[in-house]
Amino acid sequence: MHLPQTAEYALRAMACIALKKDGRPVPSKVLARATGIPSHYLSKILRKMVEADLVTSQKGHGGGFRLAKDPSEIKFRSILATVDYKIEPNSCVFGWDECDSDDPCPLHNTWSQLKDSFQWWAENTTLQDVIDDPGKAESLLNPINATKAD
Amino acid sequence: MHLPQTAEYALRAMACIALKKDGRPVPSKVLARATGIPSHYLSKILRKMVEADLVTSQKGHGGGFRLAKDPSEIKFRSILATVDYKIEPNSCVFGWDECDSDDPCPLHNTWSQLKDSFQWWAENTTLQDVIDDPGKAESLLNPINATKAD
DNA sequence: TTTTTAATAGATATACAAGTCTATTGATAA
DNA sequence: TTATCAATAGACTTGTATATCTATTAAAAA
Repeated sequence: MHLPQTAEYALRAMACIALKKDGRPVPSKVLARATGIPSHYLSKILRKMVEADLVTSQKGHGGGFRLAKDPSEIKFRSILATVDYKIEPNSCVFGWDECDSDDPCPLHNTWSQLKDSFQWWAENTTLQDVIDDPGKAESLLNPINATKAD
Repeated sequence: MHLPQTAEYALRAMACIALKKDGRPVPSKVLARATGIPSHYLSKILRKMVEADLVTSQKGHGGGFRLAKDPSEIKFRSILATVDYKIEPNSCVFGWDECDSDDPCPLHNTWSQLKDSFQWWAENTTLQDVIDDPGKAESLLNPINATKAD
């Protein structure tokens, strides 16, 4: 199971921003170091997040990115959709235009099992879940980087 | 939810071969038409399936491809792995080398939910499931193509 | 005002997946 | 034995995702 690189990056970046405890914005350079995402590439991803109203940005000294709304309102589905990882409920692995339980392709049932669980996950997982179970996140935006950002 | 094109093709092709009722092999051209896969590209995918011992091939007039073993023994995981869509159980969306419940990345738990369900699906779904629930498959290897192949 | 920090914009490059083309080999049927 | 069918092999092209680079704009601090 692996997402396209860009989609994976998007989740990493958003998770990191969500985990920033003080109210201060996270500069993209700090984020790049914490997530291992190439810095310029990350900037482009973040730009999309801004346009999708998932984060806000602030230019200049002390600037950076922060969440645009409550973490519980930012679904993984929205994050993925922003980097064009769309999950069309009616898409068919077989490439059929019309494929549903009335008119199923040979893979319809087997595929639906997976598709449905993905849909559920993307729809019901939010950045709040990341905050509730942050793992070893304390080391992410660590003192070294934090000092430079502060 | 979408697989890489090649992985999707692999599932389509294998499903079609599994659904061939008479014992005769399916020529790749017929398969290409039935699945919408570019014919030469399909050949490459099938070659990999042969090397992975999932299908056998027969050259010449009346030749083609057929399953190398019982459909119940061909897991989706094997099909996907053959076209390099690997599903490493220990892979981490965050890119960490070590990431498990003892030492989790910030996305470990949310991601594991999805990863586990994918793993289960790939491991427990076989071509037998496709045969048991073939959808509107009768139209796939239809008379027009079948005549040419026979 | 000047300097520094940091986002934004867009052109360019690289890598890899996807797709095409031509030729060859092997098997069957006539 | 000849003609035809079909897999195999591999070079080549195309397209797209990923990554890099340079320059510009905006804001804060000194």
